[in-house]
Amino acid sequence: MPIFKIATWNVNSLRVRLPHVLTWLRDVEPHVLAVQETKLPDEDFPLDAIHEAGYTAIFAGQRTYNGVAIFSREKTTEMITDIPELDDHQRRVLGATIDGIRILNLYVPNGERVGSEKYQYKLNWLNKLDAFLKEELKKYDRMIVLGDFNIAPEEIDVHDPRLWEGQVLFSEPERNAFRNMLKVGFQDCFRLHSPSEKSYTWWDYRLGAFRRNMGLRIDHILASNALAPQCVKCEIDKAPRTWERPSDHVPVIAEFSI
DNA sequence: ATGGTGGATACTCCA
Repeated sequence: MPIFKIATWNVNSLRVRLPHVLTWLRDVEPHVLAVQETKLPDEDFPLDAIHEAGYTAIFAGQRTYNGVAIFSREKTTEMITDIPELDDHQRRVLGATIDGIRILNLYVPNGERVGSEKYQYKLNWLNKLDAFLKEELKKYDRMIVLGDFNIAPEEIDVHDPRLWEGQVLFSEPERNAFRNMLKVGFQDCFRLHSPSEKSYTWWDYRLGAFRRNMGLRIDHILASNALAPQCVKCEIDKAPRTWERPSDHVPVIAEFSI
Protein backbone atom coordinates (compact mmCIF):
# COMPACT_ATOMS: atom_id res chain seq x y z
CA MET A 1 0.00 0.00 0.00
CA PRO A 2 1.34 3.48 -0.81
CA ILE A 3 2.53 5.79 1.93
CA PHE A 4 1.13 9.29 2.35
CA LYS A 5 3.53 11.53 4.27
CA ILE A 6 2.20 14.77 5.72
CA ALA A 7 3.87 17.35 7.96
CA THR A 8 3.17 20.57 9.86
CA TRP A 9 5.64 23.36 10.63
CA ASN A 10 5.22 26.82 12.12
CA VAL A 11 7.96 28.59 10.16
CA ASN A 12 7.71 32.03 11.84
CA SER A 13 8.12 34.05 8.62
CA LEU A 14 8.28 32.18 5.31
CA ARG A 15 10.41 35.02 3.95
CA VAL A 16 13.19 34.31 6.46
CA ARG A 17 12.70 30.53 6.58
CA LEU A 18 12.31 29.78 2.86
CA PRO A 19 15.85 28.30 2.59
CA HIS A 20 15.12 26.02 5.57
CA VAL A 21 11.79 24.95 4.08
CA LEU A 22 13.32 24.17 0.68
CA THR A 23 16.18 22.18 2.23
CA TRP A 24 13.77 20.31 4.46
CA LEU A 25 11.37 19.47 1.59
CA ARG A 26 14.27 18.08 -0.43
CA ASP A 27 15.51 15.96 2.49
CA VAL A 28 12.19 14.66 3.85
CA GLU A 29 10.07 14.60 0.67
CA PRO A 30 6.61 14.77 2.26
CA HIS A 31 3.54 14.62 0.04
CA VAL A 32 2.07 17.55 1.94
CA LEU A 33 3.54 20.26 4.19
CA ALA A 34 1.21 22.60 6.10
CA VAL A 35 2.92 25.77 7.35
CA GLN A 36 1.82 28.49 9.74
CA GLU A 37 2.93 32.04 10.44
CA THR A 38 4.01 32.78 6.88
CA LYS A 39 3.60 36.50 7.72
CA LEU A 40 3.33 37.28 4.01
CA PRO A 41 0.68 39.03 1.94
CA ASP A 42 -0.43 36.78 -0.94
CA GLU A 43 1.27 38.97 -3.56
CA ASP A 44 4.66 38.26 -1.93
CA PHE A 45 4.22 34.47 -1.75
CA PRO A 46 7.35 32.68 -3.10
CA LEU A 47 5.36 30.53 -5.53
CA ASP A 48 8.18 30.05 -8.06
CA ALA A 49 10.58 28.61 -5.48
CA ILE A 50 7.90 26.20 -4.24
CA HIS A 51 7.09 25.09 -7.80
CA GLU A 52 10.78 24.54 -8.52
CA ALA A 53 10.89 22.27 -5.47
CA GLY A 54 8.16 20.16 -7.08
CA TYR A 55 5.15 21.33 -5.07
CA THR A 56 1.91 23.14 -5.75
CA ALA A 57 0.87 25.69 -3.13
CA ILE A 58 -2.28 27.25 -1.76
CA PHE A 59 -2.15 30.03 0.80
CA ALA A 60 -4.12 32.50 2.88
CA GLY A 61 -1.69 35.25 3.73
CA GLN A 62 -1.56 38.37 5.83
CA ARG A 63 1.12 41.02 6.28
CA THR A 64 3.20 40.81 9.51
CA TYR A 65 0.98 38.37 11.40
CA ASN A 66 -0.48 34.88 10.94
CA GLY A 67 -0.79 33.41 7.44
CA VAL A 68 -1.10 29.73 6.47
CA ALA A 69 -0.11 27.69 3.42
CA ILE A 70 -0.22 24.12 2.15
CA PHE A 71 2.47 22.70 -0.16
CA SER A 72 1.42 19.54 -1.98
CA ARG A 73 2.84 17.10 -4.55
CA GLU A 74 -0.70 16.37 -5.72
CA LYS A 75 -3.40 18.80 -6.75
CA THR A 76 -5.59 20.36 -4.09
CA THR A 77 -9.35 20.85 -4.39
CA GLU A 78 -12.20 22.28 -2.29
CA MET A 79 -10.04 24.99 -0.72
CA ILE A 80 -11.44 26.93 2.22
CA THR A 81 -9.88 29.79 4.20
CA ASP A 82 -12.46 30.39 6.92
CA ILE A 83 -14.46 28.63 9.59
CA PRO A 84 -18.19 29.30 9.15
CA GLU A 85 -19.75 31.38 11.95
CA LEU A 86 -16.34 32.78 12.83
CA ASP A 87 -15.96 36.27 11.40
CA ASP A 88 -12.18 36.46 11.61
CA HIS A 89 -10.00 38.62 9.38
CA GLN A 90 -6.89 36.88 10.74
CA ARG A 91 -5.60 34.26 8.30
CA ARG A 92 -5.39 31.13 10.46
CA VAL A 93 -7.31 28.48 8.53
CA LEU A 94 -6.63 26.67 5.27
CA GLY A 95 -8.52 23.56 4.20
CA ALA A 96 -8.24 21.41 1.08
CA THR A 97 -8.86 17.89 -0.19
CA ILE A 98 -5.77 16.01 -1.36
CA ASP A 99 -5.64 12.37 -2.51
CA GLY A 100 -9.19 11.92 -1.18
CA ILE A 101 -8.18 13.06 2.32
CA ARG A 102 -9.67 16.21 3.83
CA ILE A 103 -6.83 18.37 5.22
CA LEU A 104 -7.31 21.26 7.64
CA ASN A 105 -4.28 23.43 8.45
CA LEU A 106 -4.70 25.56 11.60
CA TYR A 107 -2.83 28.34 13.33
CA VAL A 108 -4.76 28.46 16.60
CA PRO A 109 -4.56 31.84 18.41
CA ASN A 110 -1.79 32.06 21.02
CA GLY A 111 -3.99 33.54 23.75
CA GLU A 112 -1.33 35.89 25.20
CA ARG A 113 -2.16 35.19 28.86
CA VAL A 114 -4.98 33.57 30.82
CA GLY A 115 -7.88 35.98 31.27
CA SER A 116 -6.81 38.39 28.54
CA GLU A 117 -8.98 39.46 25.61
CA LYS A 118 -6.85 37.31 23.30
CA TYR A 119 -7.35 34.32 25.61
CA GLN A 120 -11.13 34.71 25.30
CA TYR A 121 -10.75 35.05 21.54
CA LYS A 122 -8.76 31.78 21.55
CA LEU A 123 -11.38 29.87 23.54
CA ASN A 124 -14.20 31.20 21.36
CA TRP A 125 -12.19 30.33 18.25
CA LEU A 126 -11.71 26.74 19.48
CA ASN A 127 -15.41 26.46 20.32
CA LYS A 128 -16.44 27.50 16.80
CA LEU A 129 -13.80 25.17 15.37
CA ASP A 130 -15.39 22.24 17.22
CA ALA A 131 -18.76 22.82 15.58
CA PHE A 132 -17.06 23.09 12.19
CA LEU A 133 -15.13 19.84 12.68
CA LYS A 134 -18.37 18.01 13.45
CA GLU A 135 -19.83 19.25 10.15
CA GLU A 136 -16.69 18.36 8.19
CA LEU A 137 -16.65 14.82 9.61
CA LYS A 138 -20.19 14.31 8.29
CA LYS A 139 -18.85 15.05 4.81
CA TYR A 140 -15.38 13.55 5.02
CA ASP A 141 -14.62 10.22 6.63
CA ARG A 142 -10.86 10.50 6.20
CA MET A 143 -9.62 13.75 7.65
CA ILE A 144 -6.36 15.22 9.01
CA VAL A 145 -6.34 18.33 11.19
CA LEU A 146 -2.84 19.66 11.76
CA GLY A 147 -0.95 22.77 12.69
CA ASP A 148 0.14 24.97 15.57
CA PHE A 149 -2.58 24.38 18.17
CA ASN A 150 -0.86 26.50 20.83
CA ILE A 151 -1.98 23.91 23.40
CA ALA A 152 0.09 21.36 25.28
CA PRO A 153 -2.58 18.71 25.96
CA GLU A 154 -1.07 16.75 28.87
CA GLU A 155 1.57 17.07 31.59
CA ILE A 156 3.87 14.83 29.55
CA ASP A 157 3.84 17.49 26.83
CA VAL A 158 5.41 20.13 29.09
CA HIS A 159 9.02 20.22 30.33
CA ASP A 160 7.93 21.51 33.75
CA PRO A 161 4.18 21.07 34.37
CA ARG A 162 4.42 22.76 37.79
CA LEU A 163 5.89 25.90 36.25
CA TRP A 164 3.30 25.91 33.47
CA GLU A 165 0.26 25.05 35.60
CA GLY A 166 -2.53 27.52 34.87
CA GLN A 167 -0.44 29.36 32.28
CA VAL A 168 -1.52 30.08 28.74
CA LEU A 169 -0.81 27.13 26.36
CA PHE A 170 -1.40 24.72 29.28
CA SER A 171 -4.44 26.08 31.17
CA GLU A 172 -7.35 23.74 31.91
CA PRO A 173 -9.84 25.47 29.57
CA GLU A 174 -7.40 25.18 26.68
CA ARG A 175 -6.60 21.54 27.46
CA ASN A 176 -10.34 20.85 27.69
CA ALA A 177 -10.83 22.43 24.28
CA PHE A 178 -8.17 20.08 22.89
CA ARG A 179 -9.83 17.05 24.49
CA ASN A 180 -13.19 18.16 23.07
CA MET A 181 -11.66 18.14 19.60
CA LEU A 182 -10.55 14.55 20.12
CA LYS A 183 -14.03 13.65 21.38
CA VAL A 184 -15.51 14.95 18.13
CA GLY A 185 -13.73 12.03 16.44
CA PHE A 186 -9.94 12.47 16.18
CA GLN A 187 -6.78 10.91 17.51
CA ASP A 188 -3.41 12.49 18.33
CA CYS A 189 -1.08 10.72 15.88
CA PHE A 190 2.08 11.34 17.93
CA ARG A 191 0.59 9.71 21.02
CA LEU A 192 -0.63 6.71 18.99
CA HIS A 193 2.98 5.69 18.48
CA SER A 194 4.80 7.30 21.41
CA PRO A 195 2.48 7.10 24.42
CA SER A 196 5.13 7.99 26.99
CA GLU A 197 7.77 9.97 25.09
CA LYS A 198 8.60 13.46 26.37
CA SER A 199 9.20 15.33 23.14
CA TYR A 200 8.54 18.93 22.24
CA THR A 201 7.81 20.94 19.12
CA TRP A 202 8.43 24.49 20.39
CA TRP A 203 11.05 26.18 22.54
CA ASP A 204 11.00 29.87 23.40
CA TYR A 205 13.78 31.89 21.76
CA ARG A 206 14.53 33.36 25.19
CA LEU A 207 16.49 32.03 28.15
CA GLY A 208 18.33 29.43 26.08
CA ALA A 209 15.18 27.32 26.18
CA PHE A 210 16.22 24.94 23.41
CA ARG A 211 19.67 24.32 24.86
CA ARG A 212 17.99 23.46 28.19
CA ASN A 213 15.17 21.53 26.45
CA MET A 214 12.54 23.75 28.09
CA GLY A 215 9.91 22.99 25.47
CA LEU A 216 6.25 22.26 24.90
CA ARG A 217 4.48 19.94 22.47
CA ILE A 218 1.98 22.35 20.93
CA ASP A 219 2.10 21.37 17.24
CA HIS A 220 -0.09 18.40 16.41
CA ILE A 221 -1.38 16.08 13.72
CA LEU A 222 -4.85 14.69 14.38
CA ALA A 223 -6.38 11.95 12.25
CA SER A 224 -10.10 11.17 12.13
CA ASN A 225 -11.05 7.91 13.81
CA ALA A 226 -11.59 6.31 10.40
CA LEU A 227 -8.10 7.28 9.21
CA ALA A 228 -6.12 6.92 12.46
CA PRO A 229 -5.63 3.11 12.16
CA GLN A 230 -3.74 3.80 8.92
CA CYS A 231 -1.23 6.08 10.66
CA VAL A 232 1.95 3.99 10.68
CA LYS A 233 4.39 6.58 12.04
CA CYS A 234 4.51 10.03 13.64
CA GLU A 235 7.71 11.83 14.56
CA ILE A 236 9.02 15.22 15.61
CA ASP A 237 12.04 16.41 13.60
CA LYS A 238 14.19 18.48 15.95
CA ALA A 239 17.01 18.99 13.48
CA PRO A 240 15.88 22.32 11.95
CA ARG A 241 15.99 23.96 15.41
CA THR A 242 19.78 23.44 15.35
CA TRP A 243 20.18 25.18 11.99
CA GLU A 244 21.27 28.79 11.68
CA ARG A 245 18.49 31.33 12.39
CA PRO A 246 15.79 28.72 13.09
CA SER A 247 12.06 28.95 13.64
CA ASP A 248 11.07 28.51 17.28
CA HIS A 249 8.95 25.50 16.16
CA VAL A 250 10.04 22.24 14.49
CA PRO A 251 8.17 20.01 12.03
CA VAL A 252 5.92 17.09 13.00
CA ILE A 253 5.62 14.35 10.37
CA ALA A 254 3.00 11.60 10.08
CA GLU A 255 2.86 8.71 7.65
CA PHE A 256 -0.30 6.95 6.54
CA SER A 257 -0.64 3.70 4.69
CA ILE A 258 -3.44 4.45 2.21
C1' DA B 1 15.78 39.14 39.11
C1' DT B 2 9.26 39.64 36.73
C1' DG B 3 13.96 39.58 32.69
C1' DG B 4 15.31 37.26 27.91
C1' DT B 5 15.05 36.77 21.79
C1' DG B 6 13.34 36.98 17.25
C1' DG B 7 10.32 38.74 13.25
C1' DA B 8 8.03 42.61 10.85
C1' DT B 9 7.28 47.19 10.95
C1' DA B 10 8.02 51.80 11.58
C1' DC B 11 9.61 54.14 16.35
C1' DT B 12 5.95 49.00 18.94
C1' DC B 13 3.26 44.74 18.56
C1' DC B 14 3.21 39.87 18.76
C1' DA B 15 4.78 35.39 20.24
